[in-house]
Amino acid sequence: MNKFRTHTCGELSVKNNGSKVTLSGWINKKRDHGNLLFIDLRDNYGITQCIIDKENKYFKNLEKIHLETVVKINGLVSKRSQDTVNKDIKTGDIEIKIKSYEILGSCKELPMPVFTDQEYAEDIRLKYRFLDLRRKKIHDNIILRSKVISFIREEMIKLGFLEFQTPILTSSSPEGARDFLVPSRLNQGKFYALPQAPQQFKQLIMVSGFDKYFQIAPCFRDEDARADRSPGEFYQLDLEMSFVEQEEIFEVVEKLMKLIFKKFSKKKILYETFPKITYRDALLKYGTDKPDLRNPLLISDLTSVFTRDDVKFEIFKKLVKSGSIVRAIKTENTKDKPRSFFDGIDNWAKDQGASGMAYFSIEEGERITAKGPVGKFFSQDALIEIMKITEAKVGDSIFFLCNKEYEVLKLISLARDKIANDLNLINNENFAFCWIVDYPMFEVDEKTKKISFSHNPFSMPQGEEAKLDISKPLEIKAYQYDIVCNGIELSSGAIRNHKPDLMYKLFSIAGYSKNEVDKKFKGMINALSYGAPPHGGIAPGIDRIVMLLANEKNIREVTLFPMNQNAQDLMMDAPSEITEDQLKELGLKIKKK
RNA sequence: GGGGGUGUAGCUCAGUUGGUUAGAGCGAUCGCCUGUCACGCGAUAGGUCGCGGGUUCGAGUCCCGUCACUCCCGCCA
Repeated sequence: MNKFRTHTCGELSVKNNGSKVTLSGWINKKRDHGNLLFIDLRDNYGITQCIIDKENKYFKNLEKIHLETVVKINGLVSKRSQDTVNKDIKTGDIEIKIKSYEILGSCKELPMPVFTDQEYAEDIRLKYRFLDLRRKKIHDNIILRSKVISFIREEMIKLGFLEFQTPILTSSSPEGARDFLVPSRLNQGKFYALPQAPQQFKQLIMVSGFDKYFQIAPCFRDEDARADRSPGEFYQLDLEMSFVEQEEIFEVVEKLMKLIFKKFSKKKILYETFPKITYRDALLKYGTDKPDLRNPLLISDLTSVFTRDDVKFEIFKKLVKSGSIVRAIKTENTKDKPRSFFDGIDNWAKDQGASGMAYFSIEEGERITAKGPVGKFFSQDALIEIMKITEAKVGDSIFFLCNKEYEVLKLISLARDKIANDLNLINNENFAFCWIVDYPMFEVDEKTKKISFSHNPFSMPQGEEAKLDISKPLEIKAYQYDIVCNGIELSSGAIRNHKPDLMYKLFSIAGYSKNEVDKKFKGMINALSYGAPPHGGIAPGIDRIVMLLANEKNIREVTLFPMNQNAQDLMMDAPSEITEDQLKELGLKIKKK
């Protein structure tokens, strides 16, 4: 028999009435009635009420015991009387009459309460993460994460995938995010990089003939954090398949996502077949390539309207003449919304750094008119044209923005979310997945005006290789795709380019010579030259999947030991300084500021 | 790198127009209480009001700077 416990704190019931038991756990709560003391004992599995009175010689000592002390309690299971049953806990029908106890782990005065729903400052939570993790909500989130990962493993194996580990110490890659670097002792002056993703390795696994690979892969990127983006490290379900076309990857992932989300959430999946939206359409209709499809609002292009002579909105007309565009959001049946609704959105846009958001509502008296500060600038014919483009009816309102395309897209996608939230149009009880497809191979860099890869340079361009028109690079689409759920980008993937000659051609468009490509992607190009199978894959973000399932907005709520926004681990005190000897051994010198 | 928010007791927070000795709940300590489950009651301790400077007869409160945390932009193929 185990010397610490005969049962856990979550399993005793009236069936055990009268039996002698031993429980071990944390003191969750005490209720001291002077001559009678209740102790709620907690472990991973639940809470059991224990009781002792002054007749027992241990009473005085137990009265003094600190919350969160770890104790072993010996006692008798006792059925509670009808009026003292607690329906809120699994073991609420019984309690333990304490015979004796033993302290297994003492506890100092707590820096923060454990048993409370109160929110508290994140730096304290992170510093005392082991206490924070005892709290029910985050404890449950972490358990959920574990179960989701186990489930993914099982399903992937069922689907015939093999799980492999790839190196954590690898080489720095020139494209993409900033690398975390590790100095090499045996090769002084040289550095390893932690993988931003096992991208090249998984392709090499395909070249090695393993056919289907997956891994719950740690990925490291030295970029600034966001609420949904850990600084440093995160996890992907990395997968790759040989001899596949895009559709087969969609099939696998769609099936897997539906299984996961149905198993671990009660929320409804809005589209059983995930809609496929082209990158181009997504930018037009939603202003972003990660649209929240729970949001019914659509964006329209009204640029052409502002070239009409019967539109007198001169500020916008002038901007349009110099290359700006106008995009609009239609809201249905909102003409009678109070002025504060419209002003709220206008002011919000100003807070976002725009010059504001123009709007009017469409009314019909003897003729069609536009009500609102800028309504007078539009003729009836112009309004009818706007109604045609936006599919608006009388009673609807139009919000619009004018700026350079890049700026308009950034703001109007946010405005779409903002307006939908204000109108309470987003049902949080739904999951809306979609695929974004047909990403362009290249884009023009905003700053340098040079042509560069828009996503993954290893993606396969669409169409036949022979017909590829490299004189119009911006028109080349790639077999590149993203999966998005509720406006959150879960992953991106691609059919890879496994042909070295084609790769040289594409890299030359982005300004890389054959020599440079050979140098930077030596291992990859070399491998692809020895019989590479056509292959492709994707890598859904595990952390974000769990966030959606746990209904959390912050990735730290589903991460065991996260770092803070400045990429510091307050509990382990990382990063930390190292000794002179360590530096010397690595051939490094710290430059003092 | 830039912008917003926050910073008062161990924790969560209040603090009026700048005005006496900076308060409450939880936690801690001490006492009372035999059916609670956020037990109840009484008392005590606990404060560099993030830090530095300024304005003022007087600053938690106003101004300037700075630091920390957080959210966002940039960044994240």
